[in-house]
Amino acid sequence: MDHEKQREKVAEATWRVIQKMGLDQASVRNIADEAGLSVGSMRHYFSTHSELLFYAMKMVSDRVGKRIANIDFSGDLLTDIPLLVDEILPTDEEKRLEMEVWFAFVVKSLSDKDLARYRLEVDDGLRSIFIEIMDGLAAKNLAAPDLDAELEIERFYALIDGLAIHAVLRPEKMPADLMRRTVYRHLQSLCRPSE
Amino acid sequence: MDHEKQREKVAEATWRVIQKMGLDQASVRNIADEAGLSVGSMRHYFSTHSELLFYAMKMVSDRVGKRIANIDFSGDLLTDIPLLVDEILPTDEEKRLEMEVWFAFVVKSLSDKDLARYRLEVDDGLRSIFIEIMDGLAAKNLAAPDLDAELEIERFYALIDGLAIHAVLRPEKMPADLMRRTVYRHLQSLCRPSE
DNA sequence: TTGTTTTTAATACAATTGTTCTAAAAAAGG
DNA sequence: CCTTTTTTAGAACAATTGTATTAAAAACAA
Repeated sequence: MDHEKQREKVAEATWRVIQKMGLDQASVRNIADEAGLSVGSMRHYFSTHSELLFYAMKMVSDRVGKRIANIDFSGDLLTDIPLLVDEILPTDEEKRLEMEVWFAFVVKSLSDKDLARYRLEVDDGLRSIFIEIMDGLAAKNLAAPDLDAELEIERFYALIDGLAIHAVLRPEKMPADLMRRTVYRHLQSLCRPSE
Repeated sequence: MDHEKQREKVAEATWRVIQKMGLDQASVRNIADEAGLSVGSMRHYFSTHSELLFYAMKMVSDRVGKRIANIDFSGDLLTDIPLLVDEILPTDEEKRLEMEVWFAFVVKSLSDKDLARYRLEVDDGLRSIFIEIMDGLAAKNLAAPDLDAELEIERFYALIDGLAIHAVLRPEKMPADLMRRTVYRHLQSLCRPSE
């Protein structure tokens, strides 16, 4: 029996409980029910409740990281950036579940030191992506002149997080297509007029 | 004894508990302790726990709404929009507490029907502000030509929510000054070149 | 088969939850 | 000063929480 696979199944059950009932209802009993296990049995895979929650949180960013690592980049920034952003934004049901769970953990991280430390790590990693994007645009002479790079990094990053939140909170107002068009429009506002 | 004032004091204690310990630790006992009351005594102002939480959530948006209503607008859009946005964004400690509490309730609203209904109301009200902003820019002929109005509404709204979240999650990376400059830069990206 | 380990199940325990109830203290009105 | 109402305090309730314990069941090795 694959120990690690079982841990992932339990963590996925945790995600579903969080989506259906909220993080505060993600008790060991509710998760065990959702996973089809007994409480004592689940204990063999996670020895404490917080260890399970931490694992479930990390699995979110792991999944996103793996998707990004699997992108087949073209080399052209203006096509690659949308590819990249598309794997971060909740552009389908699976990613929306992830994002919803992530937000729950983010809020919990505001009063949980361990979760906060990990959230900072992920945030730094994400921010470095936007730093590289702006660096890339400048290096290839695509960026509009007189851009304040540090400001544009935060503006782009904030826009993406805002779109992600709105897609979770008002999915009917923020379909995948609108997210993509908004990203495209924003890119355009960062780049010098072409030709 | 002012009944309503006492309710606000209890709700403010609720905010502090949420900030210090998280929404899931905002139990009647913890809130009563923070407010300096007994459990039975608090019961005279809020008959149920959820009524108290709902009140504490509504108080956040009420405070924001009151601040906006008190703005002394100049009539010039390009000075008024920053004034307006400044009352929404967490540009000082007081507003950061509000925003932190608000996010906690927003996440809870994902698994609580009553909170979800109210959150939708607030969201619609907020979105209508950005609709008016874009309408105003177009009416005064300030907006750049060829703007997709509906897209720009969502882009601006998403940017503001993204800035707000970042100010809560990484206050040292998103000081008030950077938020204001980012808003200014975004406005510039919406407007036609001046003169 | 027999023996060993892994996995599952179920119960028990103390702590915390929202809520209810009872009564004392304080305030107000006559 | 007495009566009535409002406010406060604290104990008690059943339900739920994370965790520990115990033992049965299953899987596996020899």
